Amino acid sequence: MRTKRKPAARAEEPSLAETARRAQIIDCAIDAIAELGFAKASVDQIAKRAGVSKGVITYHFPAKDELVQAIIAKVFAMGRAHMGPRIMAETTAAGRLRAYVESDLEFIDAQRQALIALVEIAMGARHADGTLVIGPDVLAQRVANLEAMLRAGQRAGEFRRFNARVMALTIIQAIDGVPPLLAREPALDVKLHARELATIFALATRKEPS
Amino acid sequence: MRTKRKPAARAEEPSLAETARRAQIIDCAIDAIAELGFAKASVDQIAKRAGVSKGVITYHFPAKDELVQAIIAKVFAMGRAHMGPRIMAETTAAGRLRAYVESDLEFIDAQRQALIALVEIAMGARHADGTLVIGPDVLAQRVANLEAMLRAGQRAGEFRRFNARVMALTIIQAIDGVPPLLAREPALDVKLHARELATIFALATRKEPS
Amino acid sequence: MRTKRKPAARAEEPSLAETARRAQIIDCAIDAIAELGFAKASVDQIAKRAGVSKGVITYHFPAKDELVQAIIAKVFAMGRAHMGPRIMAETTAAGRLRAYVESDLEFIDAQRQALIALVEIAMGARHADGTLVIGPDVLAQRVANLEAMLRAGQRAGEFRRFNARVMALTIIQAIDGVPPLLAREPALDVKLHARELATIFALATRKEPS
Amino acid sequence: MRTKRKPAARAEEPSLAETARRAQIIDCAIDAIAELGFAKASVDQIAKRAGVSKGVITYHFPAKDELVQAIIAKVFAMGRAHMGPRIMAETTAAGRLRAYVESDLEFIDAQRQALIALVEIAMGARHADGTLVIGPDVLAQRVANLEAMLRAGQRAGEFRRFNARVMALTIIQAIDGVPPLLAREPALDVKLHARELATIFALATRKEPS
DNA sequence: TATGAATGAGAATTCATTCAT
DNA sequence: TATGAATGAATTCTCATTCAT
Repeated sequence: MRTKRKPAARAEEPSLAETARRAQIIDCAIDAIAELGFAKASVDQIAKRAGVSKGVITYHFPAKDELVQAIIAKVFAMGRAHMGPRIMAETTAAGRLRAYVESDLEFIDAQRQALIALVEIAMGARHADGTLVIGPDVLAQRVANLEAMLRAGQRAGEFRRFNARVMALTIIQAIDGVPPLLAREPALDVKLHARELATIFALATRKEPS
Repeated sequence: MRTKRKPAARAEEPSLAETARRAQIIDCAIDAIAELGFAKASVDQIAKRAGVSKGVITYHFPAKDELVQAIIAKVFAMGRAHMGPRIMAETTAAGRLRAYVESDLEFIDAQRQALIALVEIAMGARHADGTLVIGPDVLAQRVANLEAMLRAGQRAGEFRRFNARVMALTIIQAIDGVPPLLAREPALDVKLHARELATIFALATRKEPS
Repeated sequence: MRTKRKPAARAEEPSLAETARRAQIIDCAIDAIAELGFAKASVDQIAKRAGVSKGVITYHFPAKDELVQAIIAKVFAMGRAHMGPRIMAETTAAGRLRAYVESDLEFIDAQRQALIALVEIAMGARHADGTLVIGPDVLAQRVANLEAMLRAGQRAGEFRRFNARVMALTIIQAIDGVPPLLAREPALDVKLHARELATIFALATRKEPS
Repeated sequence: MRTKRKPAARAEEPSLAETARRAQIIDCAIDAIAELGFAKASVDQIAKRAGVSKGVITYHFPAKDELVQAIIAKVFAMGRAHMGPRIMAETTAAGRLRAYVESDLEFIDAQRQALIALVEIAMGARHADGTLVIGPDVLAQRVANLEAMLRAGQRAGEFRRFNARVMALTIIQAIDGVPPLLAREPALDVKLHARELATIFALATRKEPS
């Protein structure tokens, strides 16, 4: 589904320069999408920001779709890299939930542009056939992961009984609402937001104090 | 030498047929935007769905912007009409918060297409000058309203101390996350979702039980 | 080539109301063309200025071309009515030439809008087949008339020997340049302009003083 | 993190091919406007004449306005290049006036299409905001230049007393009337016309012979 | 690899004209 | 006659993609 490279293609490993170029283009595309919105982030605009000709973009990413996929992959990878260790370091379910919320918001705060771009892509990008580029499966996977974490907390007796799916969805939606918020209000105190969010969901999940 | 006005013409009130046509176009536009996404919902597409020629759209809405504004106005008006009485009927802060969440989700459930379209517009639609059609002010206003409600509950001693702005934002983001969710998963049990959400925020706002 | 009236058409004489309506529409069209330029003077605009619906225009002038023709006819008729007696009243060739220039500019001054509109039409209006609505023949006829007057002056021994056609063209072009000038500079002193022009062409045509 | 510029790139000087293409498009646009009139000279038409696709035009001239401006700039530059030396070579005011008229008409004769197009643009082209592309200032500047020349002749005692502004306007209008005339009557003897015109204005400006 | 020119599809908008009421 | 809704062609502009150098 991806496409083939142009050159004679001895082996498939991309050269170092190739990799660097792609990374540069991805970063510029992120900036462009975050600042202009997905619809206005044309290949021209991205090329202009990268200081290269438009052809360079299409050389490295034969279709715009592929560039978009690369952005998605990069941001998700960064997110996992940031959040994973933070969550794994916790020993209680409540601790992991708090780590989940706080590390995700930290990541969003640190990578504002990238996350704003991601949300733009999630809402605006469609394949040629009209299907969403970031489809239901992506959200479903994230929800499933968090849901499993919540259920573990319930099984462990730390959390009260609640619909784990709805809770997971709610938490993720609350988090996903932050990047657009940040786009509109750059001065937002994300740390405070994270603390309050963590508290909200701590209260919402904990066993009733007797 | 110039002219005379039409006979009674008080204030250019639109004719019945005009109003009906506009309503029809608005509804078709909502469907088109909800199903195709804002970027793909061209005037052609909307016209096709309405079973009229493209010119009809531009006759009634000289610029696409105006059509979009009409959609926004209609959905917000419907929302207010649905939620207002439900909230006002409650006497406690906790009751009003629950009514807010539940009536909003009921409304979203009843008007899925419209709300999905609204979210598409919120994310994708820009004026000619690049500014968002649904700007920061719109969200800010909704947040301020809910924030005031929460603060009243705090002053009344019903709610614990929390950052009312963050709580309001979180509630609204959690709610606003539902339409896209619904778009991807039409079978979602919104009633259940609403109940769980209401409980989550009831727990998150209530005074600590001693 | 013109078209047929809609109604049963007993006799061809238009009703009084019909005539008045047409006159009103013509006047409004003149204003619209003069102020907006020919290209921007759509039937909608003209109707708006006339305070009637667009349909009225197309009812009275089935094709826009016909409305334009009516404007042309009206302005030329007014021009002839204004200039003719003034010129005829003169007994010398020099007097007639001066009367020609001065009465034409007076007419232009008095009917600024109409003449500006006429120039717009002359430059911008084309038939469906691309041919000019005010074709070469119109200018040719005006030139021929003035040329005859000049030749008469030469035959009478009042004027020097010169190429009558070029002189006529030059005079007419100098006059025709005034309406656009007036459009751009409404405060222009047309009386002064007329006097100076008359003098210029008096000097240019008179027999060499010995 | 952002970028680096291309190697030597001093000031984005356009490539040779770019310049050639632009020139070709400008020439085709001139032909199209001259033959079809400004209103009918769509980008499609221009592209068709250039034997390229419509996109080529918008690639080199992102907005039609820019193409029009390029045409204007080119024609005025050519005009100045042709007339300037001819006028400067003369030592008397009368000589300069004659050179002005004759060299301008020679230029018009040599560049018929371009001048016809220019007149079309002057009459029909408007910016998006409705203002004329060739505004009052352009004419005013040309008039002011010629007026200065005439006043110099008066101060030098070569010319009689006359309103220099009206004389300048008249001369320019007489000249500007030639391109449309030429469009309608290609066989016009411009040389003769120029000689006669020069004589007319020589007689009109000279001191009264005693 | 890189460049920038070229292409053609698709978008919004304007507008003359037609037509039912 | 008058109205205003409807139509569809035409126009400008944007943009992803292709291609020759």
